[in-house]
Amino acid sequence: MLSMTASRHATTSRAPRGETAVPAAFPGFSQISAVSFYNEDSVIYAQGEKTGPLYLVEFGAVRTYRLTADGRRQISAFYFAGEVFGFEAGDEHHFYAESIERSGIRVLRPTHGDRQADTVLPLALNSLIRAQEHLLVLGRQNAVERVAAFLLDLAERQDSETHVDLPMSRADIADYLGLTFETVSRVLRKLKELRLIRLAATRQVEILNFDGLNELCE
Amino acid sequence: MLSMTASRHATTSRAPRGETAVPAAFPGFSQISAVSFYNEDSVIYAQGEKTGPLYLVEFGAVRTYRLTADGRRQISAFYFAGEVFGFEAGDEHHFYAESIERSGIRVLRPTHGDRQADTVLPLALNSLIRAQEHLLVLGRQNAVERVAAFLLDLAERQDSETHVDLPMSRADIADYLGLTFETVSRVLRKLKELRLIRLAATRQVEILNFDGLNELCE
DNA sequence: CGTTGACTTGAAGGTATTCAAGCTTTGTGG
DNA sequence: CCACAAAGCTTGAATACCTTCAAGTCAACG
Repeated sequence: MLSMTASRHATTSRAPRGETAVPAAFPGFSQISAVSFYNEDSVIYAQGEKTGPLYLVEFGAVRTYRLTADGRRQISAFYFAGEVFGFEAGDEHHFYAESIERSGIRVLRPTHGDRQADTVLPLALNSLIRAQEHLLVLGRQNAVERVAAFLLDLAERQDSETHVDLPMSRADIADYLGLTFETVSRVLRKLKELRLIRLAATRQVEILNFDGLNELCE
Repeated sequence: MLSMTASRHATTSRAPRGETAVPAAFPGFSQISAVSFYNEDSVIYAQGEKTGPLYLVEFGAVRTYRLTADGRRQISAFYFAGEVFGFEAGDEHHFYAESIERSGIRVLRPTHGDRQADTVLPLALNSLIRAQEHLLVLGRQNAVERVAAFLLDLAERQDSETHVDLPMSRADIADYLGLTFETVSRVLRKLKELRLIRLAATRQVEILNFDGLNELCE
């Protein structure tokens, strides 16, 4: 269930010449780089592995997480197309990174003539902001507020006020929000009963009342 | 109670010549700098203020926190002597920073010939690690585990396996751990009854069984 | 078409919160 | 130096919220 034993199904492919340039500039990291494809629930890197490259999501979705000694999982972040992950302090990963669905990940390897700090610093600061925002959610908000905040966060990142795509399972959402998957399910039902959302499909949320949802987050 | 209205009681003093060198190197930030003194519960910076300098705790203790719209507070971190805070993404602070007790804070202003990223990046990555560790605590640990982890964290930072000094109130601890101050109080009593700690004074914890406390964190 | 995994739903139970009262410590003024 | 006030802390009882356990439904896939 925790995908700890997920085998690596990545197939690396060097992209054809014309498509290799990375959209944005990442000084200190290779601009021309391989894209790896990962199936659902594949390990991208594991806790304890050496750090080094950055990872740019071309398409798909990624979760990063830690485990407690007795196996409880805390997902620290989700990453979607266009977002970068993989920077950490020290030379070993403290987290696991896994694909949630079939994904394409561009591996940005550090180059020698380094300006890496210029690339990593804004990413790190942004992640820090997000992590601290998340601390507020986990520390001070109830289940309904957490789920509402999560949906709004996804809506914003998916650039839509009306429709949210959930590539991850209820269990993933639960492990991100510090809840159980049953509670996530119940809260979604409640939001549905409140006419704030509609579940077009299990993993397709339609936002019926954006402001109402927003008010729930306090 | 939230010290929102705490007035600024800082008295700035330029340190005498021989003592001005900052212990460690902070490239891109002024090495010779003023130390400000803050009384208990004084605002160092507020949410919305412009960012810029870094702050090095010379002595005392600092909390940084955010508030929800309805006034719930989440303390994101405590900072003690030798630790640096104040770096954030963007040009405005997302957090409040306040002294917990009478404190001396060295203000490190950015210099022009900048190598600031070299200084800020390791600090940011370290903070990110700490924040993500904290996410695991808030998301997946119960009250006893949270308090135990907190005591061990402080013990490590205070370089003692037997004695922990708590400069902050029970309410501060609660707002850091996502609990109520009553629960913090009850958990400390429980740890006392388990003979894992002793309360020499309200804010002086003696660790009687370090390993036992460690096991509680899972 | 049957099986598997993901999801939903219900009922019981547990943990932390809320509300309330009392205690301790600290600081201040008489 | 003592008395009092105020704030911080402790403790108890009732309650709320989320979890756990269990059963059942739905959807995807071979």
